[in-house]
Amino acid sequence: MPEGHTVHRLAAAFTESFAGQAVRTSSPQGRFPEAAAVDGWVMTCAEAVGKHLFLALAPAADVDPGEAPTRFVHVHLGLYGSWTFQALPGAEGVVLPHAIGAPRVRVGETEDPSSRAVDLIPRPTVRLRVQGRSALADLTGPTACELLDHAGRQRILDRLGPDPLRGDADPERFVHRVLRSRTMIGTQLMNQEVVAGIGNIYRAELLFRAMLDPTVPGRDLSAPLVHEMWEDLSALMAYGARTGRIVTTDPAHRHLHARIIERSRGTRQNSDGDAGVVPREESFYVYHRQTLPCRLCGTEVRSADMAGRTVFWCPRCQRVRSRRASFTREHPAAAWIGS
DNA sequence: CGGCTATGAGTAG
DNA sequence: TACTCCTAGCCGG
Repeated sequence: MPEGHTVHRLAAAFTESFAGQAVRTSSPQGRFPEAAAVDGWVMTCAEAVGKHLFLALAPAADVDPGEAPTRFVHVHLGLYGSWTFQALPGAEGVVLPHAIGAPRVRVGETEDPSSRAVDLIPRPTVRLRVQGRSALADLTGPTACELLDHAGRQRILDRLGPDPLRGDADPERFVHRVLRSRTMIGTQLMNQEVVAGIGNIYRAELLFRAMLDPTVPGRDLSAPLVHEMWEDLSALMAYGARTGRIVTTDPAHRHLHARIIERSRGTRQNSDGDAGVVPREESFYVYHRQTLPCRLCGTEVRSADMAGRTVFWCPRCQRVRSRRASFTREHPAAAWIGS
């Protein structure tokens, strides 16, 4: 259940663990038979674009490159997909063990060395296993796992808006796209053609920080405001990519109304469990906080279905006419998001 | 055990 | 808008 920051972390993990190596690829589950076609190829690159992951594979050195050009394993985790990394036996000191994606027991938490060998037998649901010199990665539950050539990869990129986590992103594409449509801003932010990488959490939180009613038509917004939203989102997602956790609350707001015990179901994040992390119940303004008081005004946070997904918002802070345009200027993410 | 839920997205109508 | 697909944890009976 990743948003874009998670996929960028995945690309980094693949680069760290497999780049430059010949890898074994297989489909224990059998539903990705194309894995056999690139088995033993060299992973030359791992790249994230929005929520899409591309693993570039080049033929082994003893194969004529002319007849076997680079292929891309394209993975989209969807709602349930997950990658689980493991260090191979004998590869002590390899730093990578974690699961990224849907909630999973973190590999490496099992102390018993004998149980590790058991892990080497893939679970029957593993769609794709990638194995390198010192690590392996198992993929389960993806919404997409396919082998593409350059053209196939390009077709996917052509349908994606700018990705705030990529240096080559053009914010103006986002701004103009939002402004030219009557579609509600809450719907537009979930459209990957408008901006690539936002999911349901960043949508809800970005709208709160912009003090925007989710139902406002995009074309009713001002260009400077939409530009501000891009800058805000870029900082928030950079924090997410660095830490593995989505945190959108200004430190000054984290404890407001916090005496209310938040027993809403856990939103499992993908951090490495570092000390000093912002607790989940302080991380969001509105996501999964329906029926709880707004951190700023105390009004009950609401939730509703919007184009098939649940949107969360504060009906007072995010009223159309009471927008405080200066919120992200008064509480810039850059102030508490280091580097 | 069954039912529900979840940070997603494509397709049909 | 409604249905479809994918997986696993959790909760109630």
